[in-house]
Amino acid sequence: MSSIDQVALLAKVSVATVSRVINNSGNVSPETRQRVLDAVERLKYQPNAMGSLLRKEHTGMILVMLHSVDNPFFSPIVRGIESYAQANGMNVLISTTYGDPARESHYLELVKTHFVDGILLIANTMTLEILNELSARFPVVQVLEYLEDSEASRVTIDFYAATVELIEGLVAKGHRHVAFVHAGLEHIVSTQKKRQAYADVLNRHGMIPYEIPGPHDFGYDSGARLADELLKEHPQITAFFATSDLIATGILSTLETQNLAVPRDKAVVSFDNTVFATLSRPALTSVDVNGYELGVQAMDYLYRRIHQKKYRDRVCLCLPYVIHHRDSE
Amino acid sequence: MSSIDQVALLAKVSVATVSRVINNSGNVSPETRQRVLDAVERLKYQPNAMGSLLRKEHTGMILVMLHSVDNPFFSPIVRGIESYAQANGMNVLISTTYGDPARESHYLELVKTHFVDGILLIANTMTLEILNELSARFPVVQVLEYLEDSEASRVTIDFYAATVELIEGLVAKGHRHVAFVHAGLEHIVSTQKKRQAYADVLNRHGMIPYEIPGPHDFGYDSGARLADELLKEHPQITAFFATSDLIATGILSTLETQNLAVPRDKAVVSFDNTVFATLSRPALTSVDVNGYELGVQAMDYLYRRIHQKKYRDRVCLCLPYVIHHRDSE
DNA sequence: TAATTTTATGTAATCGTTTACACCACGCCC
DNA sequence: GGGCGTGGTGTAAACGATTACATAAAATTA
Repeated sequence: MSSIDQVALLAKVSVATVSRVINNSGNVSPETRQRVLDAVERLKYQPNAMGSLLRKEHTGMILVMLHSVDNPFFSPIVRGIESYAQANGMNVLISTTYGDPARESHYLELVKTHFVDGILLIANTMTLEILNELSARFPVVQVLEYLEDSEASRVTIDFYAATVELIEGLVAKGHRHVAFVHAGLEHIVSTQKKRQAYADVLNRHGMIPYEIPGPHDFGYDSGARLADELLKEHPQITAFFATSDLIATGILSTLETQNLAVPRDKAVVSFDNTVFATLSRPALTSVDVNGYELGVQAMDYLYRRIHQKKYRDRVCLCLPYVIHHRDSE
Repeated sequence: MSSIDQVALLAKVSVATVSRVINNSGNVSPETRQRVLDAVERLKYQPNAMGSLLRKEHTGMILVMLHSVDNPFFSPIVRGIESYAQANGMNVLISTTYGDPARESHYLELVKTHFVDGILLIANTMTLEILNELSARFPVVQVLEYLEDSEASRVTIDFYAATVELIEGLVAKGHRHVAFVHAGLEHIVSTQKKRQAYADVLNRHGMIPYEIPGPHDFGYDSGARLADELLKEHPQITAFFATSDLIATGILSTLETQNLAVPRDKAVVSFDNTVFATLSRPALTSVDVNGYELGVQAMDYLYRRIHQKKYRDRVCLCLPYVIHHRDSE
């Protein structure tokens, strides 16, 4: 690997001049510039990132912590983040955590050691203490999921309001026995909000809850199994509220197996409005989160937090959502 | 941000000693160690990554270039990569390219400038020239998709053999009119191999091909539309070979709309064996690629390429696949 | 006790850049 | 001709760590 000195030597100039040519800074005569460029070409010189970044305050990299790369739900968020980042000359790197706190802590080192300038947390599971400590000292934004009492900034949606609207819709259609099907991950704020809203609406209408305590897997199989158990115990259930599309498709498969028609016999509504909601038969009524905008807003805050040293406000943005009504209710 | 000098000053030792304490290297007396640790704590000192990495040959980071984060197909590959990396003390960062060559080139800079130690390309779209130039000078492995004549290493599967097996299976069941439904992205080697195999099998049995030239979108809607067009023109078609699960689910939806029973009236087979293959009704016969193992093998090669300077072999691994036969044929 | 090894610590070079500052030569103006 | 900007270039000091080498003190050995 050739370094700037070797280029300087070959071009018979000083390293300062080489640097000026490479960065298009300062004044360099056309002849010298050409000599340097030739030397760069000959040596296939590439500046070493560590060398130059050592002199700079920022690396221009931000890290997105994701659960995994197979969730269509996160894709628009990432696109929003990248779009803003690209427009502002920053690079986005992604790491997966699979909900493992050890992996999370590990990747947090990257911002602590200034390998990246900031972090966007999507569905993190770290403790309040760790998060607060982190966000007090480094640029961090929680996206979508968040810790309720945390001092860290966040960009999310109103899970409570969306759920109320969803369940009230079911009640308006005459459903008196609505089940709540969830992965039961109690540390996730969205689940808490959804449960609270579900309970409140039921209470308001004098209805009783149907729910199987978690934790469960959050996949298709889990939805299928839970629906089966619920129907065995409470055949009077006429509607299912699922915390995600994927769980809802599992419910649909159980209903199909039992020859129950949707929406004639049973209704299903859910969250996320991913490709699963449109692919399923019938298509699912689902809460559509504007993930792209969520990503843009989160990155916008992060950018300001990174580049404006006085800017240290805590923001708690709540973006609008839309309920897509489809054939499943 | 406090630096090592400030810690040294506060602890009344030299920077060398602070470094020794932090890295647990060399001999340090218990009392001195404690003084240093106290100072670190007081100043909330975090070593700066750029400073220390400047002295090292490697950053311990590798980059995975993905198309996007919403494809369940890539998830096991990434898991395999991460599993191997973690076991060997390396970190995995992911970037998305959306098939955009400009974005790809941009992220390639990271390995050229030694910000990361190596790159795993999953479904890259760069030109042969760029790839060859890159792989000659830096650790790079192509995973799954590859450029046929490239000198870069790769870990993949035998798309040709898998397709032959799939189509021969259809023929054995009596199908004489098999359509090929693809996204028509001609620069992708998997599509080329699949088409070649499809053509060869048909030829061997004196059958004629049905195919709508691309490029098309590679999603669900695209599959639905293509199946519709094919059936309008060639109602004699009794089987569809789709290049991916997602396209296949689109085909299924068209068949359902037209009241054609699967597999009684029409058969559908596909590739990837993602969650879509199990979620669809009927479940899809699909070629299962062992993504996890693919990831492990790719990372294994990359690791050796990075850490053993003599190791510069070009490897072209071809891992086994399994065809999952399900109700769609 | 003297010689020798071991332990603990510090000094300073080094990694590869960027950049403040100094310098020189040149042209311009009065 | 002397003073002055300015374009082109070089020197050397950062940036923040690690580490080879030196050194002094302490422990071990003979």
